[in-house]
Amino acid sequence: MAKERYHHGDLRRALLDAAAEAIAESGPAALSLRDLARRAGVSHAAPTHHFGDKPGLLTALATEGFTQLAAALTETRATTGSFLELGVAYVRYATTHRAHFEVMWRPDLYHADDPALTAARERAGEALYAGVADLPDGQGAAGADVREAGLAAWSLAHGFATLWLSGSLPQSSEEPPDEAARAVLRRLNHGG
Amino acid sequence: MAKERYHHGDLRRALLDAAAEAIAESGPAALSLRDLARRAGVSHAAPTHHFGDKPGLLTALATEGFTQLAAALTETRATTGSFLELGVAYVRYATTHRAHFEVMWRPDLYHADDPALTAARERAGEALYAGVADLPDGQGAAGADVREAGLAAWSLAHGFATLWLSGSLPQSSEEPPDEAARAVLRRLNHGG
DNA sequence: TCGATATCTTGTCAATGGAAAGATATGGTG
DNA sequence: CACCATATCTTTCCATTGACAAGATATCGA
Repeated sequence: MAKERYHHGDLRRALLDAAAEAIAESGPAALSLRDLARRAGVSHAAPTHHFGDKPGLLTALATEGFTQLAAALTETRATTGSFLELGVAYVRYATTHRAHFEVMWRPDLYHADDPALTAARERAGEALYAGVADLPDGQGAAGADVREAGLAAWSLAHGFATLWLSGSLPQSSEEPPDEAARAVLRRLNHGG
Repeated sequence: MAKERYHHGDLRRALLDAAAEAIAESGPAALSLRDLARRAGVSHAAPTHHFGDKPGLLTALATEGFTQLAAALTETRATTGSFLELGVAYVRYATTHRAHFEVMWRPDLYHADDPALTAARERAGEALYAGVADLPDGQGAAGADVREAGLAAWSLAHGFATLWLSGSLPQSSEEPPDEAARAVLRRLNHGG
């Protein structure tokens, strides 16, 4: 745990944290393994042992992100039971964990076929569609329609989140993003 | 125009085309200026003269993208007059020009303060919101509500497009993306 | 014709990702 | 406790890249 030791203690965690910080600052494109190693106070080759290569590190980060997102959605569904709040929670996760979120949807940056990653991604997808299926009939959520309703809600929340993260929304600085997202999400049919 | 000449003829265009091709293949992160130079048959330093640096090239590509998107939206609004089709056109542009579209929303990759770029981006934004303002009153498009309605439509189209591009939609291969987008966009209030 | 300029090349450098080989610490087994 | 297999980390090295500087060649205007 202490510094200046040959063994770092938890270098893997330190590198993931440093990566999230660096990506939040300058985006995934500017990420440098050697810079992460410097931040953690280890040699430039140390990250290789834990993640294999750069895509390997981003695979771990994306996996962590999908896991966290699944947990946030499941938690929201359990506490609020609201379809609308599920979308709000999606946007809230994206904006409060922007590094994880940005990497998650860039499969060209990581090993998209990694088993742990695909499993986490599926759990997140299930958490999302479980909330859609909660909708009572008559709100368009019956049978095969669930897929389309879920896709619409997912697209809306995802689009708002990515536009906000890219700085494309003029009102970005004025209002908390999840508040603004709530107003937008309300415009979806069978929301509530 | 012919090959093997000292002057390429239109190297700037050739580099932009090669960049779009390379990005469509492997994503913006894997883009290499030297690879573009090789594809165009020029020396590794030739691109510098036309674009200054790597962000400069991506600035030009993003500017081209915003200009093309503005044209596509304006054209759609003029011919169809449909709010729904405006969203469909947005998705169609994104999926048929994925390299341009992907770069456009990654301001960390280019010079976001470039005058030509900001002008093109504003034109695209105006084309988008002009279509929203076409909506007759009683469909929620009156006054200040236009902003929110436009934001919802934009988010929905943008989210669908980015999810499709990232390969996150299982039905990606089955159906043309703009067709699938139409069904999703219909779920927005005051659409049509 | 001739100089100014645009375009492109060659040469060079620091930084990066990755591989190879070695050093050091940790943990299990007797 | 002794000992070794293994995990963790370091050092060294190489090819590639983006960027810069200086020079070569082509185009254009006076």
